[in-house]
Amino acid sequence: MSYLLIKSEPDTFGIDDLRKKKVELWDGVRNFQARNYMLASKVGDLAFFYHSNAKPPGIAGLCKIVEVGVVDPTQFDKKSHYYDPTSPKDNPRWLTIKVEFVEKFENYLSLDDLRKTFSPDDLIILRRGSRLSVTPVDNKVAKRLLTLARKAA
DNA sequence: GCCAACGTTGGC
DNA sequence: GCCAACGTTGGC
Repeated sequence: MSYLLIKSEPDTFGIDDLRKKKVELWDGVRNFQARNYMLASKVGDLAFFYHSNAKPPGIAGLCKIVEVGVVDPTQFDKKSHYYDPTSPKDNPRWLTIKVEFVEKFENYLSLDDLRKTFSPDDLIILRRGSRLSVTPVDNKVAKRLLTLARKAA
């Protein structure tokens, strides 16, 4: 069992949207490193759902990876913002995951909170200039995050 | 294979 | 809306 952290803008798709839809194809990731982290995950792994460009930004909940290596259909959709004309149809470049809602955290873990508790070594998103939309989270760090998120306020 | 220009991300 | 940081592109 391992953990990821995936970012999304709540204005576009937030934890409440995921709760409503239950399962979502994580499309639109157009960064090789982020893609590789997704492909390295396994069905049953968990992912922290991070709200970027939010007020304040932070971790809002948890979801579970229910499928790995799904072809992202938006790469072939000319009308999509994520259309990639250079991706070969017979060997799609952008493979992604499907995630399922698990929980919305009792305590929203704001970026400020995260900085107080964790170091940039613990969490990639705390590193200077880090923009990766999918990052791995160390198991021990993940456990601490879950404790913080579920502890009564 | 270098690197300048450009586009994007995302916190503030 | 600004801008630092970073990835990608394309000329050479």
